[in-house]
Amino acid sequence: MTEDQWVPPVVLLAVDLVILTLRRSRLHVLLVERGVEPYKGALALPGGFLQHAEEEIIAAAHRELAEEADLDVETLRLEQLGVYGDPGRDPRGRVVSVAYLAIAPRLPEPTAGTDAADAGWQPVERVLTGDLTLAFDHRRIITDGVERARTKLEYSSLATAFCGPTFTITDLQNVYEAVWGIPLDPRNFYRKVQKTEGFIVPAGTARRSATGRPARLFRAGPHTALYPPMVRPAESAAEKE
Amino acid sequence: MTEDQWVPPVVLLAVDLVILTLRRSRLHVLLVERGVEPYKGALALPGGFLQHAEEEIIAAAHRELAEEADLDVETLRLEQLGVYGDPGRDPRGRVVSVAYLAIAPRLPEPTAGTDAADAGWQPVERVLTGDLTLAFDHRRIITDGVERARTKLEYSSLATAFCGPTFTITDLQNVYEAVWGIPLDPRNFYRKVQKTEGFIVPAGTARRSATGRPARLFRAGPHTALYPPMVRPAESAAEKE
DNA sequence: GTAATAGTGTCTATGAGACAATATCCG
DNA sequence: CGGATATTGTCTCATAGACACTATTAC
Repeated sequence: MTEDQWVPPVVLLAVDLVILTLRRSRLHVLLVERGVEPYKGALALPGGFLQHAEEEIIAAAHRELAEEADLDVETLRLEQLGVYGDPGRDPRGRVVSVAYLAIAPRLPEPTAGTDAADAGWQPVERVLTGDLTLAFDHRRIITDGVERARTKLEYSSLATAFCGPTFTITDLQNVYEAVWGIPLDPRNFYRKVQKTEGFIVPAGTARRSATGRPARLFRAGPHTALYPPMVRPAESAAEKE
Repeated sequence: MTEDQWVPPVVLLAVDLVILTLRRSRLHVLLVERGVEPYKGALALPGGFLQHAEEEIIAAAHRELAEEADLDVETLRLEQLGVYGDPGRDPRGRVVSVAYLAIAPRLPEPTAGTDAADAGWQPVERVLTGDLTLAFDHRRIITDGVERARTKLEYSSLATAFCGPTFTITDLQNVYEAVWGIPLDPRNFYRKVQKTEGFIVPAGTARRSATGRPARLFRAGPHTALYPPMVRPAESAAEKE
């Protein structure tokens, strides 16, 4: 792949984590306050450099997840989102970052990590509207991550990852409504979800509720790919390539 | 993101190209014969290292496309497929490769490039079955690329990229049949494609044909996202997460 | 009982899929 | 005309979406 004398340039490899969760029926993303330059004090995605030359990229992602966000590595599935490597995206030099997407159920506030002065969940809406300013190109990474989550809700069982081990159908509907940003009909949603092969399976019988009829509980089913898929109304799927 | 004394490891950044096309109604991928070690003489995806520290990754992909495959940069849209960076995937050291996917219409045999002893289109089937042995982890990259193409056919207008500037509906059907690997009903396909908003638009009237009624010609329509999507029968979409 | 949420039944419009029938070219 | 491919029509079944209705809890 190369000539005789020429040697290829080297780059620094980093990982960034887009961790989404639902809080008060709204989509939130985990951000940390940077404790070091560059962008010291600014909000950023959890992440960091590869630790040593033999570390697997996905392992680095899991490590940062534990270090910076104190989240349980076991319960979060990480999915590769993409590579962000424009020259100039990081003033320290040529840094190429591999972004991962993870979905978390409702969790306690994560504790601040080693080199993060603060950490917390922020509403995704504030990021997308530009209300919050983020370090590096992290706003774009989050935009891509949210878009990925939106489409994955359609044909995969991702939505159950937002919920705890057991959940009601209404819980699941709240996930779809929050991520897609549109209301859904509870009656049709109820039947659609139950008819989708392997999506959810009954777990236990009834459940406490302050008011109204107690709902049945379900667990995530065996299938990760949904067939038929959940379909998002046309208007809500308005985007380009 | 780092301690005081510690410095992060560096990696070599490469790009690899999965270029798919249709030849004789079968899906083919562009491979080159490696002219240098490692894996000298083996088949591999076109690709190579970043040329200099300021080169954009996508620019490197376009450059390799021109250098190694002599394909027109303008007509091929490249889509990021993923990152492949396992330690040990390349004996030269820690090489992280960004894979891109491109779809090409029927094209003349590409010429051999600078450091490729030979280049040519190979049936994807031979790669997937393991009939052909490839360098590095390129078999996996191709597997991922083909799977991406299969799903993108459903909800994007990608299929038109396999065709020339104008095409018949039968041409388009051949694309779907080759990539999905299943036969489709011509009558239903015809109406489905025409009913899908912005997918194809009429271009010119009739066309030469050795036999049978001449078909109408079409061009790619304005939409890149298809709504409603083309749906792949359940059996052909059998995969896991 | 009322309020509130969970779950069921039913109707209608639309679309997928099967497949017969017709159209338009070549020779 | 016959052969071949393109295009249209029609029928049937499944499903999305709208929405009335019933069920089960707390008070």
